[in-house]
Amino acid sequence: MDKVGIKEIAAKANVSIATVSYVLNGTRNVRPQTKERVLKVIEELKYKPNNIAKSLKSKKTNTIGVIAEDITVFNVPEIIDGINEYADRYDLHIVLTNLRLHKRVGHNYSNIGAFRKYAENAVSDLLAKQVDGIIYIGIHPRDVTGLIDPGDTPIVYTYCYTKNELSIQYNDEQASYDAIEYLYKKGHHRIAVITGLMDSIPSRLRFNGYFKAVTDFELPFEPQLIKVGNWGLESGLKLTKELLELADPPTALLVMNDVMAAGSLRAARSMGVRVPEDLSLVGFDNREFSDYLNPRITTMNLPLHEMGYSSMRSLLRIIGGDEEHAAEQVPLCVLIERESVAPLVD
Amino acid sequence: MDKVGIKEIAAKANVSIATVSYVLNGTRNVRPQTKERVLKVIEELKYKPNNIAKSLKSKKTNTIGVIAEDITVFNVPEIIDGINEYADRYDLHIVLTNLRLHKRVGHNYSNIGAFRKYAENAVSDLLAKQVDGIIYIGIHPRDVTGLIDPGDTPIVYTYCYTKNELSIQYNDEQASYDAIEYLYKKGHHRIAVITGLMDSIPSRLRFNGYFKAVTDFELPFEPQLIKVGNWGLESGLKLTKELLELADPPTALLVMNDVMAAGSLRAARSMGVRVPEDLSLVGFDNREFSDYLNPRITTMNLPLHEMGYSSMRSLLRIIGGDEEHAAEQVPLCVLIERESVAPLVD
DNA sequence: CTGTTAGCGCCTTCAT
DNA sequence: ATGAAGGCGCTAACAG
Repeated sequence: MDKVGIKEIAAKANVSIATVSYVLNGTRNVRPQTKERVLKVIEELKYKPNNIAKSLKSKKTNTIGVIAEDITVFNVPEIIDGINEYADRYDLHIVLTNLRLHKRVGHNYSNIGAFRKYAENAVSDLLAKQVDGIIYIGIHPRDVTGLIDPGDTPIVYTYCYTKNELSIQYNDEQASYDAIEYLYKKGHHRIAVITGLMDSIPSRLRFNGYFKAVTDFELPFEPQLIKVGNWGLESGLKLTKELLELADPPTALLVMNDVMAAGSLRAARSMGVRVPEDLSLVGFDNREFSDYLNPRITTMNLPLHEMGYSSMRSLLRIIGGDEEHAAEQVPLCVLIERESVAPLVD
Repeated sequence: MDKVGIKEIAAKANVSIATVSYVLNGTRNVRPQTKERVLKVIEELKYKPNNIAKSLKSKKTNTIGVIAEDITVFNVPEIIDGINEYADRYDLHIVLTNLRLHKRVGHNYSNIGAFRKYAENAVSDLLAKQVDGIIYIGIHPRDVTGLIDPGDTPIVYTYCYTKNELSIQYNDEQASYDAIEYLYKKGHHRIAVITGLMDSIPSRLRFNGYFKAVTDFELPFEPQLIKVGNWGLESGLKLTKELLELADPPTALLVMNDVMAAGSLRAARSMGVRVPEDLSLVGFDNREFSDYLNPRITTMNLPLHEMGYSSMRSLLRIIGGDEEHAAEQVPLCVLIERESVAPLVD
């Protein structure tokens, strides 16, 4: 089966290749008769267009390059899904590059130098493929300024920060503020918090929100109720135990990710502390499994899908020359109420 | 900044465009002197190659189209990661299409007609982009024969079955056989099983494995120890309760996915049955959260990464004309031992 | 309404 | 060791 191009169909339909092109793209009026004839031949010869050739001419590929730091990290697939929804709607295609950071550099991804080569290669490949724009998806909200140079190609970052280009992020500070407010309205005053590593932006932002809420609601500020974790389950377990062993333990606990929250649950159980009866617990991330734990935990949802979708919208605006309106309002987190919080009665 | 192509660099370096092409591709000997001169100009002008043009000529894009039924379903990202590892190694690119099945047709994905249009569009787009081959990643191991027609383009399916083309799958039957054998060797004889929906291929295969093991190890076959679930947590919970309410409850339980196993844990706890002391539990899938549950559950790992990697290897073999060796040995599942199984002592 | 034609950026055969 | 030149499949002026 030889390749059939518009030339072949032109010959068989007794028209010029131009006409074929025009009926294919509806880019000029063609006599219905001719048009039909051409269409019939296209059908018969099972013509398949070649977008490569088309792109070469038109200088537009209608494809967006997506660089994901690691597609196996929980936040990434949903962000890509949001990108896809936009892409589907506007008939764009996605070229995906997976940096595979986790498997390649482990948890050392804060050290930008360690994977700059990978990132630079990804960008070169994408540029060579003439993508119309690039979206960079981080696996941890940190500053990634200077990692790559996309040249003239528009780029939008998400789930990470950058000083020079647009980055789409959710509002961490607001989110933890909301969580504390929620707990406060349930009657809790002595609210403990387990943060992530404090060299991370979201940890600081979330702590800011916590502190702001504590101030606004005039809650007691007790440093021993503040624990710094490392995002891992074991640290959630250990720190929750410490909290529970306090002479005057907190009645509620905000844990800055669901994995540590799973550790909190384990700690509580091992000490005979019931959740939520004796301790209210709020997690962060709304990981799928937070609904599988026992009790099902109340947690802060991340607007991942929306971040992907917004990134695309912003990128397309930039590509369209509308830089002004590219910056979207930041996607918001909303609390998912489940079973791990009870009102404080006493 | 105008586009600089090999023409521009040829001019500035006082050579022909042919020479530039040759130094770029190392496809012919060039005098070191000339070569260096050209390279210098390339550097100066920040030349960026255009793979679109290259592909048009060479008829090879070095890119593989990946169609994922839904990237947000747990098995997909890891499979893609495997694909990426291979792609990185052999300098291939990936264009990703996400059918978004879950969000678009819900759990109705067994009804192939419901999303044929999406799938066909995906294939057309990929073919238009001149991909060298296609990998189709299912979200549930079922037969998708006839869903799409990739024409002459090589295709490999994974995490689903097809009658006409190659599909890479793990060995379900072996996996559940192994799980039962493991339990048997721990001293268990009365082993219950909660299957998934029985209209699904893996459920049947896994049941076969169970039954084969029961036969091989001469275990009692008691129909009341067999429960048919629907993959959801609630069904695991309900059926485990039924099992535990039996006059003579099983001492061990194989649950065919981790989500239902989370339900089993909940059921056990609500009835005061301890896992693993009173009931040993083995899950399936090795979902990340299976390590977060309490107790951490022993579960059967799926070789997802390997499936992705193998799919690529097979596809590339087919592309290379080596159809014979395309079919890989099937990837194996291995049991991850954690805390939910105890030896039976009595 | 339709045809002719000049490229898009690069590879590659054929000369030199 | 290097150049000249003809496409790859398609689009879009420019002419009828």
